[in-house]
Amino acid sequence: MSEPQRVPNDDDLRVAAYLTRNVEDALPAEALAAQLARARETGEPLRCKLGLDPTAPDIHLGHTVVLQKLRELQDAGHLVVLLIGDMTARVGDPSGRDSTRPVLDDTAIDANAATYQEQAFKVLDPARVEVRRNSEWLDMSSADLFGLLRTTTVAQLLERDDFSKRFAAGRPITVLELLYPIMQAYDSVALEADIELGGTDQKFNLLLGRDMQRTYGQRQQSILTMPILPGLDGERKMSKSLGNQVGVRDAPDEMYGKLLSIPDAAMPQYYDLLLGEPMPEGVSPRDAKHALAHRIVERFHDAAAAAAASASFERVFVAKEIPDDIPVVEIPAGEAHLPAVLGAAFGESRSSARRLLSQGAVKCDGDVLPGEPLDVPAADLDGRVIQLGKRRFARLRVGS
RNA sequence: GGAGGGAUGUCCGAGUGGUUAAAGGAGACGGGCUGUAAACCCGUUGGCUCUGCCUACGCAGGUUCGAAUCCUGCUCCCUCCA
Repeated sequence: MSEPQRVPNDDDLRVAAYLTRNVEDALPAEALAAQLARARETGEPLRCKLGLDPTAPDIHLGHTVVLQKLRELQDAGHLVVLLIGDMTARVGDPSGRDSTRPVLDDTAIDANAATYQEQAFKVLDPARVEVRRNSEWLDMSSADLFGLLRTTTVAQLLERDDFSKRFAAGRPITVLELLYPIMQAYDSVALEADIELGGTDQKFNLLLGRDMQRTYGQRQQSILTMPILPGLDGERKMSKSLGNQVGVRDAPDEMYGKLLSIPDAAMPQYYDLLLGEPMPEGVSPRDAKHALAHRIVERFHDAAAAAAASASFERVFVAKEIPDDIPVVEIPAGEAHLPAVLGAAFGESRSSARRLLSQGAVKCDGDVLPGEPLDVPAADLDGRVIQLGKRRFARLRVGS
């Protein structure tokens, strides 16, 4: 609050400039340099907060944009406070168009929280992380809750863009949704955060954290918002529910293949946000994309996996050969019903398997299977590789 | 509490008694082209024991030879009034 404003030296300014590259907003202006100065003078690392709702088991590349920035803060000597929003996940965030988001039970939340942590550590330095859960303080008494809710007005909340739009359009906004920013803001109070990070879509919530800290008589955090990484479609934000994500736990081949399928137009963003450097100029888009895929696989797996994924890609999609690591599916002996086989191997319904067969989408050892007959002796399929479309493979084996 | 409007397939959205598994679009999938890019072209897109059968237009009943379409009740959403 009213503590003396520190004067940044050249070093602070240099670090601040480095840390804010790629950042969409660093607010308030100049705050970061002053905070760095304070940390340098007091020897106390800055507490850098990131909140994650453990609503799905996987972290994807979109999350890593923010994690990467946190890593840079760690490397500058600061502390990451990873907040697992177990309380908020338990209540179920109804925002967005998917109003039927399931409420998770404790077991699922714990499991997700554990995998989040593990996956986040692929980017973060575990030695400089404090992991907390907001059920530690949000599970409060009604009296405390009412006290918290008194700090913020409806008008303040309606300043948030999506709220005001929905309100104006007469679309529903639940009270719970209105409470979310308040709870998130209070997390900053509980954690005594110095900096909070998030995507640009989090700007309002992050700023509310500042207001809340002031209300509670605390030093105010600064905020850093990171651009949103587009998903594989190149259009919408990367998110699990849109199915356009690359998970950090995706297998190397899958990760490599997915990355090559992004539209060219999205490449500069992928370079900037994931690799932290501009897309090379004068390189063919094709080569630039392979380089991108290679480096990202290398980062989340290792060099050998990246080389293997690259080689495998060449083999399968350029030379049209068969990948070496494919699942084996057992089929019963006797007559094999092809739609059933495809169902077992690829999870297609039998009806859609029939359609795919009639469209010539299914190959057996490289030869297109005709739409007829649907039943063949299982022995004829034993040990063969069945392929659906361009990228789904399975080796068949007759069970005993 | 009152008045009015609405609920259709993954999503958006037509359809107001009879080939309607339900127009159109998006998305997705498959094929072609290609760099698993974009653009473009073609096809598919509820399920199944598949020339047929079953299930489907918020839920439950009813009218009718026949309903997503008409009636009754219920649930949920929206708007305005109190």
